[in-house]
Amino acid sequence: MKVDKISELTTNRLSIYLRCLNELAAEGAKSVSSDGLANRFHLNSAQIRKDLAYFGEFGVRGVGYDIADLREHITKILGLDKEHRVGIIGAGRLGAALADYYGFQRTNFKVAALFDADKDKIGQHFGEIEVFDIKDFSEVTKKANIDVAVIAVPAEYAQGVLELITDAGIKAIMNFAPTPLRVSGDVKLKTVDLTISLESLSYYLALPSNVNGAGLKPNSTNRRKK
Amino acid sequence: MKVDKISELTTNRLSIYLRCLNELAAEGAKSVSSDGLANRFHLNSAQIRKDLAYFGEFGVRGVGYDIADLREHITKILGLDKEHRVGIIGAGRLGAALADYYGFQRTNFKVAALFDADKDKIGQHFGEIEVFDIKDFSEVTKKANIDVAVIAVPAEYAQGVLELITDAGIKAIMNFAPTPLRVSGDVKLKTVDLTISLESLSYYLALPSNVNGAGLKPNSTNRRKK
DNA sequence: CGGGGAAAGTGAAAATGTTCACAGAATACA
DNA sequence: TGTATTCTGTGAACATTTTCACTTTCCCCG
Repeated sequence: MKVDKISELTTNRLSIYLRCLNELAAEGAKSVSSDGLANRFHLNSAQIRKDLAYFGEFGVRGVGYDIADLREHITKILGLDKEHRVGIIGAGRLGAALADYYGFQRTNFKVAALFDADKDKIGQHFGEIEVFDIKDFSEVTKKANIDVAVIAVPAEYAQGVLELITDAGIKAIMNFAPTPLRVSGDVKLKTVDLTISLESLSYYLALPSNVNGAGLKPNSTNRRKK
Repeated sequence: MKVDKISELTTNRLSIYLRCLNELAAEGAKSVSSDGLANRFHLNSAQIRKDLAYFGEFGVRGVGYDIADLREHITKILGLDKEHRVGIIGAGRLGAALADYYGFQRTNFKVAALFDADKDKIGQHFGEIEVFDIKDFSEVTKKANIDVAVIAVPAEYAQGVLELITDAGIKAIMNFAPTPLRVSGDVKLKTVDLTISLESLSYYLALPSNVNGAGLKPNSTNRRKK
């Protein structure tokens, strides 16, 4: 009901709810209760209701949510009813994999162009998608109506590329370079940092020996710095 | 100091601190204070101190942290001093890009094998890395000492692949399929869901029109379900 | 060798996020 | 039409995370 400042945790969950609803719809279900959703997909029913209630009263008491109806609402809330056009900077393996990534289409994102500085790559095509000179970024962006940029370059170039992107007026950026970038004000930056995820796994694997002792005394170790 | 149950948010930040320290070390700095780190990398100094304090007293009051020393501690805490061996399931574009991903090496992860069900792909090589038949997963895993699995298959196969992985005794899994998977007990699963990130960007781009009204009245819309 | 200053470590407070539990709206059915 | 039932929407309780602000420790320098 209050659309003051919605937490990103909430909007992330909306994505999940949408997927769940798609699955139910595919099975032919017409309506579902928050409890039904929660049990089926291991979610919390109170949280579902609360998340949805931020945006309106989509349910019917005593009955639940109409699936088609709710799908439509969430789609609209997430802005998935309008196509977004994506430019990927970096035509290496990652950029190529992303250009090919089915998740983009599925979510109404259309990869419109790749960009690179490497003369050998410029002009090449990945499927339908052409690789342009990064120097022409601003120009191509305008022509192709690109509104989302993806950074898929090595970490050391990321900050420079970021500035190029914001200078071109792009407001939504996804970053795959494992480096924290700073953006100003009204630009939304999402960093997907595989390194952090990997190191989180590593921490978990290392746990038994870390928990207490075994080569890592918490106290009375290094007093003076060398 | 208390290593009872460390939040994943904390360990994720350790990864970040480590990168920051690497950068400082590369510049030749010898020591740094929590304030220094915080200002340089836009972090919060109290949080840095608290995060580190969970694991020991690594700093010196009045002085700060010795960079080499702290790097070593965090490396050990995250288990990055020991090599991990990775098996990637799915030798499509994503799998290939990951096999090639520099971040793995950088973090002391070694991609040891790819797996696929496609006869055409089995036996192929990506650089050094061979593609094995998914049927031989358990066997190859043991021989190659693989302790981390990466799921890079389409969503509909993910759950099946997951079971294969856990049956083989792997305890740390990274999932790129855009579907929520359930694991039992002592297995650590990290899902990297690009779709959610994309939709979060989309939400941001849609915001101005969502915030109030403009085609989305929060109230008094659909009472009866159709 | 003792006082001043700087920065770590840490309880307590504030902010944020999740879960509970219940009032009330809507349906279904006698 | 009345009553039982169901399930939403939502304050309040609870839990977690972040930030503040203070105490303690240690170094530096005279």
